[in-house]
Amino acid sequence: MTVRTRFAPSPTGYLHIGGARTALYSWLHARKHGGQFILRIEDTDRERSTQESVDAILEGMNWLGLDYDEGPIFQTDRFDRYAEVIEQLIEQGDAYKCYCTRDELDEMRETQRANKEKPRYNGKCRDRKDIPTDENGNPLDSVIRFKNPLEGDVVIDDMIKGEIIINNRELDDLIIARTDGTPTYNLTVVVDDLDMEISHVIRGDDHINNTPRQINMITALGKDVPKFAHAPMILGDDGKRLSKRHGAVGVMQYRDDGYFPQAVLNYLLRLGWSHEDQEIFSREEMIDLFKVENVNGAASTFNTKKLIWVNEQYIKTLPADEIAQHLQWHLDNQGLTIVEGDDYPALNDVIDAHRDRAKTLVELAAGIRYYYQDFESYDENAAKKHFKTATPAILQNLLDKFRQIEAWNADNIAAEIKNTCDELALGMGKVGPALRVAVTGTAMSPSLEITLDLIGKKRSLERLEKAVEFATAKYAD
RNA sequence: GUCCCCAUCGUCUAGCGGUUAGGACACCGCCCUUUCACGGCGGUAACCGGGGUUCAAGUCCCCGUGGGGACGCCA
Repeated sequence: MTVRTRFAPSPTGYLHIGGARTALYSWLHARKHGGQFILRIEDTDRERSTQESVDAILEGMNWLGLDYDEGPIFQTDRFDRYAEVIEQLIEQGDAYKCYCTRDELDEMRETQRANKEKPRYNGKCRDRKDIPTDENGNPLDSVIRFKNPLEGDVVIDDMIKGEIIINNRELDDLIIARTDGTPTYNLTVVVDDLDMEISHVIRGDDHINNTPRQINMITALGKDVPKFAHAPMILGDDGKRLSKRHGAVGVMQYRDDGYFPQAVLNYLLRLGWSHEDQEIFSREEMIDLFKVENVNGAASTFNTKKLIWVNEQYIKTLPADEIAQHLQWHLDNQGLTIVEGDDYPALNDVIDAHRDRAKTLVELAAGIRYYYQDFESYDENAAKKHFKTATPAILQNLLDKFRQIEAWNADNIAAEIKNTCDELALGMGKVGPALRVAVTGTAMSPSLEITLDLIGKKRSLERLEKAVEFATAKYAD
């Protein structure tokens, strides 16, 4: 059997983290078995579906690298097909017109709730033969309901949750077509999953309750039931379901915050699934090792600190070229233009010098500014702390020695720094910090010889000259 | 309220009848160190409660409790 999975979001918002995880699971399952992954946009609710959301979902999928073999398929393009199936169900006697008004239904539900019952349609029109009309003789508005079996159990053999048994008495006759004739969710999923020959339906467990209804419809249509896998929800830090209020931001926010798509995927994968003690998985390993059956049945809490840690692992180990690719967006975003050339270091070298000091691409981009752009002023706290009365003399001494360096490299720079320390009988602790502030404008950087090497001789000397001036002026009066 | 799902360190998890209950994040020490980091070493920390079943239960069963979900002419 060919494995065919799908991700079927409704375009009523961005692609959020929970959706991204079920998409990932679906995608992995298809890739693992050499099958197809289909993207279907469930936009039958025309009121709430927007093009903007469609774009956001596509952008998110693309950023995460979850490529699909078919789609995006829009349900609104398939209304004829749904009408056909609805007609078939009516003809078979498995669906019927219901003339109950919204008010009647509301009242029914209210009464049931008051009686501590589960609110559900009472089947009033189920066996109705007449066609009620208004005062002008026109038929009343009606919806189409599916005739759900009255007795018996529906058994879901869920790949994640195990066997779930629901009695048909818990179900009611759901609406499959609205007054305006448009089909509803439960009907469209069934038709689409069948038509698209989906073998494995992997989705959030908030759909478990819909599953028995869908199985009943599939059975009524005489088709085979696909395998189901219901993945648990992701909860926010407060233990509540992740919602917009609780930080359920769109996946693109994670790009903006400086995460690698691969890190987000890795984090999402490990949230609710594990393989021995492994934490970091390459794309290939994910595909190779993932098994839906091993997905944890319990909901899990999203933890940003762990995501950051995962991201750090990627920033530490990814090839500089690849980091540079992802970094570019942030450089642009932060208005920093990289000009590699005679007086400027290669971006890859800078990345290698800084990769252990940044948790996110945002930090990385911000931390490398001084290699490519002169600073106007010194970090206030840094200057205050490290520019002392003795500083001008120290910096001048360094400056004199640096000028003599013919081959500007880390070894030679380190040697001259040491010479200055020896000559002035000062420890590195007295010389280093001032030098660092002088050439970077900040109190943090990689080790000095590397930093100076990257900044280059020309600009290192210029900055030192400026710093001598600044520090001298500071203690002039 | 009714139905469904779930339950091991604060968090993510391993465990599938007999373990000193393992790993990771976070946190706390120590070490390394010119800064910021990285790294190394060590530590604190968990089987929701009660009944069973069994020689033996974190592991199986039942009942509670707690959390989540569903109950739309939303998906």
